[in-house]
Amino acid sequence: MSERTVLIVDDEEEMRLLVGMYLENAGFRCLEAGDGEEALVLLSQHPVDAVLLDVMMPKQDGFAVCARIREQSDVPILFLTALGEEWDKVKGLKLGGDDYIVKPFSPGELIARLEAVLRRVQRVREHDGRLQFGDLAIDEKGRTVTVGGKPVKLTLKEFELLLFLAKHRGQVFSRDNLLVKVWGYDYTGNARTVDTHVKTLRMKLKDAARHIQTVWGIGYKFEG
Amino acid sequence: MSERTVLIVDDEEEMRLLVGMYLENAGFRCLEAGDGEEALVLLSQHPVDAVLLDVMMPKQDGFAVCARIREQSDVPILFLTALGEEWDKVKGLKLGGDDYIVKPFSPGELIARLEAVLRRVQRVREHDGRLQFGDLAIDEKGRTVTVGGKPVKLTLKEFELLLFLAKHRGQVFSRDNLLVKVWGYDYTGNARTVDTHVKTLRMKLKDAARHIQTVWGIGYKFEG
DNA sequence: CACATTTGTGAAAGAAGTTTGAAATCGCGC
DNA sequence: GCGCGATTTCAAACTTCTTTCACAAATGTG
Repeated sequence: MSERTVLIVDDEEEMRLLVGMYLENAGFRCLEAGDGEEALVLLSQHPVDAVLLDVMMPKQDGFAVCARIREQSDVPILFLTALGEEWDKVKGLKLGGDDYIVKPFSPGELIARLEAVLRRVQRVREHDGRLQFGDLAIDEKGRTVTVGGKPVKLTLKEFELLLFLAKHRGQVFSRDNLLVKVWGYDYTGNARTVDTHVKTLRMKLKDAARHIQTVWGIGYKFEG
Repeated sequence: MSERTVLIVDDEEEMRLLVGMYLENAGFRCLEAGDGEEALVLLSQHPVDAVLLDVMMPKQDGFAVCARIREQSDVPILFLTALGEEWDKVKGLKLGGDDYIVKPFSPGELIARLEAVLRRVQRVREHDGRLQFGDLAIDEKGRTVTVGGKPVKLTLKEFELLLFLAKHRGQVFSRDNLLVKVWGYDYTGNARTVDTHVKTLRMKLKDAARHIQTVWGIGYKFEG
C-alpha cells in the first residue's frame, strides 16, 4: 500500500504534535494546519486521504471548516471532540463528516477509526455494479472489464473468478474455497483448474494483473 | 482470560494500599510505584494492562508521568484526582489519558471505569479480524502484516506462528506446545524448527520484533 | 569460574506449492 | 453431428518455503 496522507487541523500545536506522532508511528504521512484557512490551502496543494478536524477552534469552528472543505472535496473528515465539549453529532455528520472521535483517545483507537473510514471510502468504489481499482474497471451488469479504458475480453469463468475476488478484496481464498464460491458447491473437479484461470486472467489483464496475488500455501487474493 | 495487571502510581502509600486492595478483590494483579521513575521502571519490566496515575504528586505530577509513559507505551492510563484539586481535564486527556476518576471513589466505580477502559482497548485491538499492537497490525483475513503501515512479507508458517502468539498474547508457550498448536497435533519434527521461524520473524518484523519474547527455559510469548 | 543447558544463527538439503504449456474434454451454435 | 472456442486436466519445470544440522552465543548453576 502506498503511503497515505492525513491532514490534522487543530489550533493547539501540542495536540497536532501528539496526533501527528501517533499517525506517523502507524505509517501515515502528516500535514498540519492551525486553522481552516491553512487547511484549505494545504488541501488544494497536496493529495490528502483523510482530514482530522478539531471541533473547537477559535477563528472558525470545525463545522465551518468542514462545510468549506466539502465545497471542494469529498475527502473523508473525522471530527475530534473533547469529552463533555458541546458537540452536535448530528450537525457534524450532516455537514459531511465521516466519523468523530472523542478525546481522550488512545493511539490504537485513533488509527482503528481512521482505517475504518478509509476502508469505507474504499468500498464506495463499488457503485452501481461497477468496481474501479485504478486502471482496472469491472462492470458486473455489463459483464465487461477494461484496463486503462481498453476492453479486455474475458471468458465466463475468468470473469466470474475476477469478480468474486474483486468483490472480496483483501481476503485470501483457498482454491477449494474458490471452486465452491465460483464454480458451485457441487463442483467436484480438480483444484488446479483455478490456477489455470488465474494464469489466463493474468495474461489478459497485463499490468492490472498485479491485483491478483498468490498467497503461498493458501491460495489467491485480490488487492485493490 | 489470563490475569490482568494494573500499575498504581501514587506518592501516598496508604492510597496505594487501598486501591490495591480494591483491585485485588476484583481479580487484578497490582504493581505499585511511589513516583514516576519507579513507574517507568516497572512498566519496562512487566507487562501492564493499565495504569492508575495520581495527578498530584510531589516530584513529577501525573501529567508529566503520563507524557513520559506515552513516549514508550500505549497502555491505558486513568488519572486519579481529588475532589476540588486543581485539575486540567483537557490537558490530561490530551496527553493521552483514557479516563479520570475523582477521589473519593467507591470500589465499584473504580473497577467499573477500569473495566470500561480495558474493554475499549480490547475492542480497538481486535477489530474486524484485525489485531493491532501499536505499530504492528495483523490482518487474519488478508493474511497480511504491517509494521508502521509498511507491509511485511511473511511465509505461511511465520504468519501462523505470529498470529497464534498474538491471539494469545501474554501467555508463554513451549516449543512443543507451539508445534502442536501451529503445526498440528500430528507433527513429528524437531522442536528447534520453532526457533528458526522465530528468528526469521524477528528479522522481518524489525522494531516490532520486541513483541516476540523469549522466556528462558520455557519457550516464547507475545507481549502486546 | 567451569560446566551444563538453552537459545540464536547461517547454510544447505529436502519438501511443498505454483506456474506453465500442451493436450484432452466439454458444450454451444450452426 | 461438427466445428470451435472455452474449460479442465495433467505433469514437468520452477519457485519458494520448511526443516535440519552444526556450531556459536548466551544463560543459569554449583
